[in-house]
Amino acid sequence: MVDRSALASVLQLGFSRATGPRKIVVETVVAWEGHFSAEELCRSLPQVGRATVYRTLASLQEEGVICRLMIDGRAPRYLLGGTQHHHHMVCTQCGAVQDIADCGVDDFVDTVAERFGYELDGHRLEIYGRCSTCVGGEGASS
Amino acid sequence: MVDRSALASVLQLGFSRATGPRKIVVETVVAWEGHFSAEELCRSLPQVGRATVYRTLASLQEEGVICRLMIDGRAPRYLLGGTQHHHHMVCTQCGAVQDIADCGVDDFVDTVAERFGYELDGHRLEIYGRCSTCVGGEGASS
DNA sequence: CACCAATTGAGACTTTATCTCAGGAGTGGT
DNA sequence: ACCACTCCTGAGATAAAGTCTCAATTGGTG
Ligand SMILES: [Zn+2]
Ligand SMILES: [Zn+2]
Ligand SMILES: [Zn+2]
Ligand SMILES: [Zn+2]
Repeated sequence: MVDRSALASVLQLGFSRATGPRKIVVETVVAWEGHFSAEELCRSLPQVGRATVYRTLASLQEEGVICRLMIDGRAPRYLLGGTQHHHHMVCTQCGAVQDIADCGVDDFVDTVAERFGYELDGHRLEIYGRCSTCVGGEGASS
Repeated sequence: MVDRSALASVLQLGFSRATGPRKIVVETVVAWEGHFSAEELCRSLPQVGRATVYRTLASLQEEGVICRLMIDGRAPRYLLGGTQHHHHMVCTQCGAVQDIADCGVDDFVDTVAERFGYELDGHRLEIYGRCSTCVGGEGASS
């Protein structure tokens, strides 16, 4: 669940002014269902320049309002709710994405970092599969 | 450790002919130390066309000879040894990459897939940190 | 309201990757 | 060794994704 009332406090996002174009971008992002690419956002906001869209997305990501999802060789996709550490379960067929709230792998990650003598920065885990809808739909047909 | 004698059997890579350009690409990839991007490979093989380099990389990846490493928003990097499932520990400072042979997270992954009712396809885990060399070097200086 | 620095955005440019198709080269048969 | 047949190659066009520039605009402040 995303706290839309946090929007106001987030509008300035490392800038010093709450401007019109940025409001439009932030409001669109907050209202967006599911994930989107930067270019998709640009296309749906022709009244806002591409540079501003990209700048705002970068800020939103730094502020933890959105998180970036890298799937295969495709363009990054963005998703509301990057505030706390989490992972994603992605449907390879329909593209649905579930947030996995509990990390579940931090012990293993710590162990590995220690084994290699690394000073840990972070980690990224993505799980791929087919969601129940996609599996069900296929099973029913043919 | 990569079995270079497997090279011969790999040269055809889903094609029906073992051609000169492909030999050059495969041999260069096998001899490469560390990871590389497609463009780096192109640059170091001006005698081979870009299309062929990309085609061969795609085949090598499908065959599991190399694995693709996505770091942040940068271009994919390739690395020998994708035959069996594994993960990577990446140094965010110098770019060094360690293979993590043991998966270590498959139980968690299974649990999550079951929880969401997904039919599992696979998963990707990358761990970021600074390697002992980078940490040591920094600690010693300034 | 005026001022001024912060911000915007059109468009050029860069990087990375895919596509096209005429010409070139590997293979198997003879 | 040669031919023929087909697959493969590569120069260059095109596409996709994102960054950069800088003149014009605008929000915030007093
Ligand atoms: Zn699905
Ligand atoms: Zn985690
Ligand atoms: Zn390092
Ligand atoms: Zn694994």
